[in-house]
Amino acid sequence: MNLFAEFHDRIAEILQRIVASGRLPKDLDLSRFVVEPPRDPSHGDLASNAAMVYAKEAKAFFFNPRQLAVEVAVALAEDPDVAEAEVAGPGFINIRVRPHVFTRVLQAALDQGPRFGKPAGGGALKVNVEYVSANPTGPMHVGHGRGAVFGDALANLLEFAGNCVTREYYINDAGAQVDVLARSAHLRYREALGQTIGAIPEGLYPGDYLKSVGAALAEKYGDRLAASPESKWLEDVRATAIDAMMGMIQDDLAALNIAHEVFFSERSLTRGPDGDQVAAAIAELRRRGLVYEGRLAPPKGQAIEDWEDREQVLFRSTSFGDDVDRPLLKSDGAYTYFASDIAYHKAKIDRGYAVLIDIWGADHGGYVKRMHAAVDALSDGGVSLDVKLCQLVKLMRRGEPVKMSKRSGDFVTLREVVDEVGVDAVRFIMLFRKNDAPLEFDLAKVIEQSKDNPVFYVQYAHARAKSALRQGLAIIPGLDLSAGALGRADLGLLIDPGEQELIRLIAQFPRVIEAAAHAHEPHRIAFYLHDLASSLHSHWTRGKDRPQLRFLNEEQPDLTVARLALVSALATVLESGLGVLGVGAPDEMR
RNA sequence: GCACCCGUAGCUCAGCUGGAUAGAGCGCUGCCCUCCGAAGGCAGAGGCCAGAGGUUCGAAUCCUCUCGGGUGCGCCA
Repeated sequence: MNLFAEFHDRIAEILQRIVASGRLPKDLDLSRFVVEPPRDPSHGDLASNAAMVYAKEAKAFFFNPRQLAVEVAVALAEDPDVAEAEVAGPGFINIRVRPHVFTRVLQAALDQGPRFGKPAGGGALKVNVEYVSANPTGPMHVGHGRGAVFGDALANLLEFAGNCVTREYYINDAGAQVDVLARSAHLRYREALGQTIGAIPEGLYPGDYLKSVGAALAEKYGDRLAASPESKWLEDVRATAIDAMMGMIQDDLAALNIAHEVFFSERSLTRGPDGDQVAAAIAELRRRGLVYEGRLAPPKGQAIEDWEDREQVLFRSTSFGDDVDRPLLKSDGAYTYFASDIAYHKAKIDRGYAVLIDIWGADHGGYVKRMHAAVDALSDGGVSLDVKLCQLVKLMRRGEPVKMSKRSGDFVTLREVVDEVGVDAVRFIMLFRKNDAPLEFDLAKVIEQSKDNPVFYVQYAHARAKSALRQGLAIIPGLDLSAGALGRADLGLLIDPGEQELIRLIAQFPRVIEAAAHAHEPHRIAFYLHDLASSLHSHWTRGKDRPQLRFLNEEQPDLTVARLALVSALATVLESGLGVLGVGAPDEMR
């Protein structure tokens, strides 16, 4: 149950009655106001800006927003859940609820367990989240890892929020880069056959990871491909190399607990069973009058050596907010990458998704507008596209930057980082930051077991909660910790301010989920969990000085059971939240 | 030259689709355990929310401009 959503509905009803009485305009958009926890607890449990939001519409009937607020507050006061509703400042409606309301929240958390926080009704959308999509030409680096973790957590979040989510990876297996990969692999193949290859030529991939591909090729083909011209072996070598790279990438993703449901091959767009889908996509745009032959002005302020002013096939993306129209064919007649991407997004649209989410590196920011244009054009605006850009990751060790020279081929791979600090640390730290803010990742700090390390801090809160439950079982004979039993506890005994604060935070969980899912911002979950952990640690420590506040009290079994009900709900929320982030919730730290 | 992202405490960053007195961690100052709830907690100092206009009941948040940083800028992916 979402307390804030419930009160939003109730206030909307009250406003509706005022509309019915003719003192507010009929077409009032009742989604515009919010019900939120006030920053200052002295303002009550919930606060709404409803009266101020509709101030303009109410002008003809009410002297000022406060007057409208008073009318709403008076109506709210009739609600059996409301202890007090008052108007403050320019027209805030501050609500204090009766104690049984928070008891109900706690009971809901206990009853619903892992389902607590999920939005109640429908609204399920078919969503496609495309993330990672690293070129299959080598191991993933830390930057890829951020996109991978972000996309995966976002997919989890949207799924938790009740949507039908597909996790997808677009394999760039059709461009020039995979041909370079094939040539690099062929070199390693000759090396495996015992030939001297010398230094890896400029422009080929130098990494050692291709040696095993070379060996596999030697195993499979013997020396049959060694002397033949490239045209004879390219296709086979490329296919083998791509398979090997994708295998490696999937292993690395598995180490991060990431598994995509769909791997979509770019190559399949032109060579699949459905014929040339890129041509079909271009034809579709042409049918809508959005493709034409024309000339593009050269970009200003940047001299292009071999600029050739010529007619080309262009997509009229400027009709959808892009800066210039974009070419669909290269000078050699092949499709541009953008053309393929249009076809790919068309394929996603055709599969019936209502929402498409692409996770890209920040260096692809210049590409966003044209992709929006393409999706708008192909779906007549019916499908929404959200492109989330992930900023760079700065790898540090004890405050010193870790050198990541790509030239020598010895750059730090994602896998090395995961192996060094663990999945939980990598995932949490990467999510403990907005996706479009640069991230400093300190290898030393994230394995530190202290409050300075947010991963540990949150996991420790969960472990502490679990520990209290274990202790309860040890101390109190016959204690029943099932959700049913805890739900029957006398939760009205939880009157300490520290306990009240914890319950309030639990009540906010559904709201945080909803807002994070709506904004496509999983980091909000991470920050919420940090807040929740902080409150728990704080309350726990108060029990140090004041034993009567401890969760366990052998003298007062009823109180103990009530407090353990709270602890159990806390553990559930921590576990759910961490689960959305894909981070483990250990029962004990070691 | 243009587009996009960013600019909040000494540092790293939050700030909930415009809300009430701008928050957290680190660092700094001072406190709380001679194992039983310190892998933690409490308190203090620290701010022209880059700057200037505008929109309105109300702006760190929205709009415009300026400054500063990042990323890109036909046929690369």
